[in-house]
Amino acid sequence: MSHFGRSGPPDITDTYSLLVLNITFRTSADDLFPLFDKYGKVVDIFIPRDRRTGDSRGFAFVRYKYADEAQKAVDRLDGRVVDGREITVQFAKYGPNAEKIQKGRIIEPVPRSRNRSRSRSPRRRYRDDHYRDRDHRRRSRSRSGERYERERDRGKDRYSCRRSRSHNASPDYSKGRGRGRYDDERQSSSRSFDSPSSQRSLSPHKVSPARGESPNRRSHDGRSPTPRNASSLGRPATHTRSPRNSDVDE
DNA sequence: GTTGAGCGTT
Repeated sequence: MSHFGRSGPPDITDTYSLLVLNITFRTSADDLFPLFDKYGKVVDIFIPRDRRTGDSRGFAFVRYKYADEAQKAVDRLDGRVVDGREITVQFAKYGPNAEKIQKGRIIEPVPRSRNRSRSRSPRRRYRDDHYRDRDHRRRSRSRSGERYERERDRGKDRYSCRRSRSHNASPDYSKGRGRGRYDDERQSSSRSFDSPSSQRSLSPHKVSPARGESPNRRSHDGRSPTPRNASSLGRPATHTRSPRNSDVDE
């Protein structure tokens, strides 16, 4: 992307990464290249950008081939005014995959049980907050596949149970869960095509009826708001299922 | 069109 012509991360094991902070949001790798290349052999320059908007995040990574050159660049370019703003050049502490880095060089691959060292970056920017608010919740819950699998298993159990009694609520629930999982860019991308489609198929002016109908039907089936209704619906009142019903109702 | 502590992509 923001490289010189490569697609992925080159051989960073033998390179020294420099972190350039406080740069303008308009500064690109091409602008930093001549500055850093003057003090040494720059292998690659990468500027993290927003995947949605594509704007720079305000910092860049410059990889040198030799440590002495990187050190010199830090000493010479640190505090240099670029594009009307004073930049901060320092050695990177973490690698692309949260590897431990010493003097900009990766000294350790990446611990498979300690990759949360980057928790120190809260990312409290107004943009992230804005997007987070729109997405309701972020998908940074990727702690382990274990929990995810268990949760999914639980949903399947409910799915089967619900399907036995009524099959009209199952697709609705499944769809809702699938969408709510990770709608980071998919929703944004799909919404463009989904919006007109929904308007033509369901409602010419609103999509509310589609969702308003779901809870209405579920309420009729006695899904969760009224557990007692479930017993009278298809399953006789059995105190043995009571505790389980409560759990399922959650 | 905005913002400003920080640690990164195929």
